[in-house]
Amino acid sequence: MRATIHDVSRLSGVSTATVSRTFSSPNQVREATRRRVYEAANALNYSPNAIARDMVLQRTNRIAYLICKKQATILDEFYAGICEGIMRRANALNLQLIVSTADDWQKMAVNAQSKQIEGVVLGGDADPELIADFQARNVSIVLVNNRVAGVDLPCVLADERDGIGQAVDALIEKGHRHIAMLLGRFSPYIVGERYAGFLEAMERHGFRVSAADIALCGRDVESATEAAEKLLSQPDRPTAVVGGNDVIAAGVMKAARRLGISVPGELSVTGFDNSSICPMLEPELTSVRVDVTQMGETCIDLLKASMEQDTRAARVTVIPTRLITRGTCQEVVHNG
Amino acid sequence: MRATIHDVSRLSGVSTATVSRTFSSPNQVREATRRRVYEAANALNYSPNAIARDMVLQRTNRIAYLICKKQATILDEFYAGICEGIMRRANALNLQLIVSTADDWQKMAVNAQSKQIEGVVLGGDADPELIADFQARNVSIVLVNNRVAGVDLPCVLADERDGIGQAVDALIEKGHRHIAMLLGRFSPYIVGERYAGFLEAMERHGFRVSAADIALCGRDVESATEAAEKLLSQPDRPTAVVGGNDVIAAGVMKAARRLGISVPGELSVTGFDNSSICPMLEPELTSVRVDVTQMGETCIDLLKASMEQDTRAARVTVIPTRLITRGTCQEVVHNG
DNA sequence: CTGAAAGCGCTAACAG
DNA sequence: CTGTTAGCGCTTTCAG
Repeated sequence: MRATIHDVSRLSGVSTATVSRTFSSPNQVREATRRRVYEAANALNYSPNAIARDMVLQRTNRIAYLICKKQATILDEFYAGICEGIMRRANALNLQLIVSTADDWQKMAVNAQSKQIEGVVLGGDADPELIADFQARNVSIVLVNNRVAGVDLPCVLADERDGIGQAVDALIEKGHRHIAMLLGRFSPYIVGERYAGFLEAMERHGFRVSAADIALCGRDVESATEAAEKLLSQPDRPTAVVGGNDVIAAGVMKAARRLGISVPGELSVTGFDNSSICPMLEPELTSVRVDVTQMGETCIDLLKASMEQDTRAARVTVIPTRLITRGTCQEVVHNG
Repeated sequence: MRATIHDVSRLSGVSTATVSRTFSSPNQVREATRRRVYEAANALNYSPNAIARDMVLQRTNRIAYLICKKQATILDEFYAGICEGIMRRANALNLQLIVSTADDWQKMAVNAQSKQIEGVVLGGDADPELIADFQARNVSIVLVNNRVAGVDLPCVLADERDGIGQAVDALIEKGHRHIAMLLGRFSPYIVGERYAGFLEAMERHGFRVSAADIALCGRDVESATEAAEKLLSQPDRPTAVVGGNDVIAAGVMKAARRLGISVPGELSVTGFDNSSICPMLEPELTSVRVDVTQMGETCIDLLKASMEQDTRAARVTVIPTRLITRGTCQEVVHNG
């Protein structure tokens, strides 16, 4: 058995209260005593039982990161990046982090209550019922990469619209006039934002977008490639395609290559996420950078604030995005 | 405040003992009583406090996944995949999972003891001192993607050697005789295995490997591209390159393109991990598939067994690998 | 089948 | 500065 406070008390000849103080507020105990206690503790390989402490203190500093996605791969590069930011900040703030998928969300909230979880970060497309459940059980919530209509919750978002806007701006500046967009079937929130960002930017520049230049596909390269082939086989084909994310953009590049359309010579392409694949493609993919680590860290800051009822905390934090220009974008070549 | 067992006891008119039984061993209480208890519990929004339970039961079912890597990106695709497997299985077995990086491993073990963590999965290049620390504190350990000399611990490994062997076999079967290998600076264990796998396979086929055909580079594409350019600029250049992983292989492909060497026409390339980038490259990258999810799940199974002192459990589990053939490998073209 | 009582390991008044 | 005492919320003998 592990040594307890009583063992240390006995061996060091002080009361359990003093042992307790030695570990939680050392300055309240005389140096000599403290030393004796530490010695005994070392000899017994003792370290305080955090569970027992949590129980009497009635707070656990325990939080969870739930990823709400239905696909096979939950921890894709994007969510893994957020996870890292969360892990880091949680560690720094001494919060105990539990990471889980939210597929069995039916029991999730009850479970969270049982496990004394004080706050959750909900990543992605969180079910409204799940959210309501948590609220009913008084656990603090922060949403990331999502926004739920009608619910006023702290959330952390990337500036999707502005990111897409930057891509469109850059393309237009390079002389592109006929720009298409290929979107993957991501969460409703993300699709909505990126689409809106595209339309807004085009409108801002006074360009109309024809329905034929907006396409939707699955989230895998194959699906994107297929859709892109159609898009690029139109009689009047676009000179640039804004990809819904980097995977989609890679699909566009594959389609172009198959159709003998050179990138960036005849077609410019942009992606979104600035994921690790960008520099692996040839030419390298221009993409919108999202600081996922910062997003994760912000989640924890907001959560902590919310757990401490700190109402000054910003409700919605938008993390800026930035276009990273690489080889796939070029001045448009006007034929004729 | 959250409702406690006492509140339920009071409202339902039964003792706390009965309430407790109703939740932990329902069959020991008469149906009518049970019903009354459930009703009261519902009315009070009560659910048992797992912490209190753990405390009296003296076991927490709490485990941790520690990723031991020094780089910026801890949760790369490989470790994220393992993480998913771990999450899934842990969920299924009702183990509470804490995920963390092991950068501050000095306090890690003591922390684990405090937090009553009963087992850890150590991912990657775990520090021997960290391992010793955990052992001293009696926490079960499973190693994944690593093997530590002189320590007899359960571990889960991918069949690295055989994977590389399959790649080499396939290349040789396609007529390649001059095959080079470009390795990234991964953990010592991984580099060792993949290198050995390459040498063994070449030897098996009776080919000698010259020092000039083995190169080591960083773990990023840029570094790989640079190294590959050198490798491919040799007067007598190889007809195939085995990449240490997919990122390295992508670098080889970039280098080839820059040097005007066509893939797979003049150069075949293989990767390792079968990561999501494989189908995004053009041509698509042939790679060695590792079932990371299964690796993660196996970790948890071994850990559970170890926690229950089940000595029949296999100590070392090797997960098979398989070559996934895609566009980057082709029959060698003999000039002359 | 149910209840009373003891205690898991720790902390927090309250006295000294 | 240190000790005594009374719990935190739950489970589990041991009696009924």
